[in-house]
Amino acid sequence: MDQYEQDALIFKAFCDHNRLRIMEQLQQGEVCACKLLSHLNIGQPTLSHHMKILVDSGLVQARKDGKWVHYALSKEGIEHAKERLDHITFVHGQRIDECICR
Amino acid sequence: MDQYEQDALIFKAFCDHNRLRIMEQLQQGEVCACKLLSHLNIGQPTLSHHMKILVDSGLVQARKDGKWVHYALSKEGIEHAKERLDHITFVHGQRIDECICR
DNA sequence: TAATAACATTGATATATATCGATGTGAAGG
DNA sequence: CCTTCACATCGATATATATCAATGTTATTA
Repeated sequence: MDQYEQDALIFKAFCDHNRLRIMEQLQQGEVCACKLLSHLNIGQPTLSHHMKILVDSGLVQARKDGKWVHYALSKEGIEHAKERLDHITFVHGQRIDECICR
Repeated sequence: MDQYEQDALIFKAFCDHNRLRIMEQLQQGEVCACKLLSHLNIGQPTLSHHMKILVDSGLVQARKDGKWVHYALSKEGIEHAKERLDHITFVHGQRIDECICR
């Protein structure tokens, strides 16, 4: 997997409205899966699917506590996402294009 | 479409490796479609599809010039994407979760 | 104005993903 | 142990998306 596909993985985490709703809940601090679920109109397997994507992207960290799992935003993961966004969108030049087809 | 789905639209622009390669080319300034195409292993209709997604997301602006279309990163679109990322990932609290199932 | 060139649109297809019901797993309690 | 609870995984399905071949559209050129 090259850098482009790794970056795409990170941003895919932000591409689903339910995952954005999950991250909004996590802005308050740690939230367990059952509480996340109670604020969403999805089933428990679907939440589990989304949490796997979020954790795999590095944006969210999981803390297991007996039967429960508590999730929280990852400071490092978020910082990394911002760095990648900066990197991808940084303007190196303002060259006006001369079309190669001309 | 609510705010979550609007944000998802922006980040979907970053979710494909070919679109990331396109944006990398645009970091140098304006590039016309034919030049973008020459650096990618996709067909012309596929490029057109990706450019529509990028323009619709607001991240890229198009300038028509006769037969040609020149694309460039949009300063405003990029700034907006960064603001949305900041908003979505801003940590409001560090509350430790007390599970509602307990 | 007929031909060509650059890009967009359409229709089809294959892959990816969001979702759910059913089931598995691992921990806590009786 | 046996049950129950919280969460994960599996299998199936429906929708979304990336891609291409064919065709349409618009602007330049012969």
